[in-house]
Amino acid sequence: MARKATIREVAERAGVSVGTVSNFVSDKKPISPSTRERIESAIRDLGWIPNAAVRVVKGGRSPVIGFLIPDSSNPFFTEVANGIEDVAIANGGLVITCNTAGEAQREAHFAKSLSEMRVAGAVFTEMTASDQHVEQLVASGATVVLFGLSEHARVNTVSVDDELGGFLAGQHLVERGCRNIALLGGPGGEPQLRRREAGIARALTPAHRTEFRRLDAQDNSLKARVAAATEVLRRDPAPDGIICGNDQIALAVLAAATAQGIRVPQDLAVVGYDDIEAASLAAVPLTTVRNPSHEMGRLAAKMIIERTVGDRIALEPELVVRRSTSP
Amino acid sequence: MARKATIREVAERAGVSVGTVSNFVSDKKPISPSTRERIESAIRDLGWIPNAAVRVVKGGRSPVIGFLIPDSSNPFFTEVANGIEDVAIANGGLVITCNTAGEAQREAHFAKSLSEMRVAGAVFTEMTASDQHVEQLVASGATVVLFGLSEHARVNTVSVDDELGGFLAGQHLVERGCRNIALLGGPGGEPQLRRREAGIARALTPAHRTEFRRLDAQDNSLKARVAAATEVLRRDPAPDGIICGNDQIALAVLAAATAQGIRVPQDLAVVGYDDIEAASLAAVPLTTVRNPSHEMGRLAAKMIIERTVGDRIALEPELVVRRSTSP
DNA sequence: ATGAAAGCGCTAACAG
DNA sequence: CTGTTAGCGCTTTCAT
Repeated sequence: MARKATIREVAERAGVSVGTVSNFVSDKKPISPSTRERIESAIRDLGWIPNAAVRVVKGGRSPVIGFLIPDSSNPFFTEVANGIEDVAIANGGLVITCNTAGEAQREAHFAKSLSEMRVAGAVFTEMTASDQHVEQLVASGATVVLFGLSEHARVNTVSVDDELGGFLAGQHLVERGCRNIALLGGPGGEPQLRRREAGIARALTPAHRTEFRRLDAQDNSLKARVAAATEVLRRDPAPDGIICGNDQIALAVLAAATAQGIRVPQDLAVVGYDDIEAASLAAVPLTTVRNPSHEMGRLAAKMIIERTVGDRIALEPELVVRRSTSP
Repeated sequence: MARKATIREVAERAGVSVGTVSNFVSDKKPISPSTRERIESAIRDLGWIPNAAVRVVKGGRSPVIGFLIPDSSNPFFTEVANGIEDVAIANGGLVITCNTAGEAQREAHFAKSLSEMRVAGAVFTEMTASDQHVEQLVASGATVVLFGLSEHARVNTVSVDDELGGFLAGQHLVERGCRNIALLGGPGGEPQLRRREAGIARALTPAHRTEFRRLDAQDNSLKARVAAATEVLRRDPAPDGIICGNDQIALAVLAAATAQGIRVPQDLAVVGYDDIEAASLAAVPLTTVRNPSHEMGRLAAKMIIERTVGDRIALEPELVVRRSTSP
């Protein structure tokens, strides 16, 4: 493969002008059958692959959607990414999933690269959306969607009612008779955790004399989660119900409880969050608050394809009861 | 934000030529301090974001690595992607992870889009590497890496010895006294499964009079895996050892065994493959054959950054023994 | 150290 | 239906 073929070489070989070849590939103007054939074989002979960057230089957008997430090991984000990808592909596009891993430096790199690429759009999670970076993408001309809430007039949002999610989980545990409930969170996502905390608080009627406390894992590693779970289980008085920031944390609680000889659900009720596939496969299948992951991705991608501006979509979570809370 | 600023506007506002601004951003030629300051503030005032597509139109490559995988729900690929991303980011790049989901049409879309984008490189897995698409990326000028084996002179390969992996798993089960071993695979990845099968066969010395049979799940869903696991467990004679194509299949076997009242490891030994994080967290922690996921990703990305051609790297898997095979 | 100008590959507007 | 041509925004010589 010497040098790469260009549209001009294709045109010469087919004996037509570059404009005609361009019309052929874009399929916008009618082409006579004989011309069509000659162009087709010229392209085949030369192995011409159009250069998509030209469209972008000429003011178009790259058919790419950037998706910034805080933790690539969480399957919930993979499910959301699948939703984005399905819509992107249906519209000829691609998705760049960017794992910030909670590092500001990485987030900055992604924001810079995506904006310079002139991506069609970018999807941020609350944990990965610093004002500066969101603004940078907006300024580059990208359609921006935020999972969560925002005041920014040009940013679209897709949110799931976290207060309600917390309430559903809390109510469920109170009904099960739990009197000492803990919330086990993780790094980042503070606004989200606070909304859930408020929902839990609303469920804990004083009439039940229910205790409530919160603890956070240090980072998103399995080790940190197990450590935090172990700590919360050793509290005095011991919690009889734990609501987790996500299902992976809940899985770590299950492991820590087993290690300490605490039985789930007899001694301890555990509620996860998100409803990833592993939740139903766990040693003790997990009760969890389901977020509509795939749908969230689809909706965000749709907004980008349609170049929506400043729209707000609100969704509702759903409590899925499994064995981890049902004696 | 009216129209987006261009380098020309920046140059005018700074009172210099576009060439000087270009030299400033590329940092290749010396710029006098006063000029530098004026350019800096002009860029800030105008909010100029360079258009990365220009570099690509002028013959450069897009600083992007495409990664084609067959199943985004498998954390093994996420770990590999993390390895690719770490190296890509360190070199100013990004990764586009493309989930073919086993569909040829999606693979074709990704190959077309990535080649037209003029990505710096593409990483294929054996399951997602049709000759035609690999060739398309090579023809576009991308550096291609294949996880597996290839004859293609321009393609680099990173392989992990599957025959050895199969042998290690088989040997372990034979030593544990298993006499009726099953291999539970999945769709795609046939060459890989066959190499492992050969390794297992080598471990099954006739002296032990060991039976061996294979079955595949229909697709990558949890449901299909549990169905296949259930079927293999109902065979007569019942298997006393199962080696799985990946850890997620092994997790499904654990679930199916529990449902049928089969105890692991007392009645049945289970070996997974890859060593994803969930393997150690499982109800019964999984013995598994570890593949160096992160390292594989790193090496592939390194080849792309260095524009390596036709290199072959071979790695070795490692048996990790946990409770699913240790009574 | 800075400027001027020729393209990169293709699209789109206009002519014919 | 097809040809001609002026750019898109920036990089890159080649001068100065």
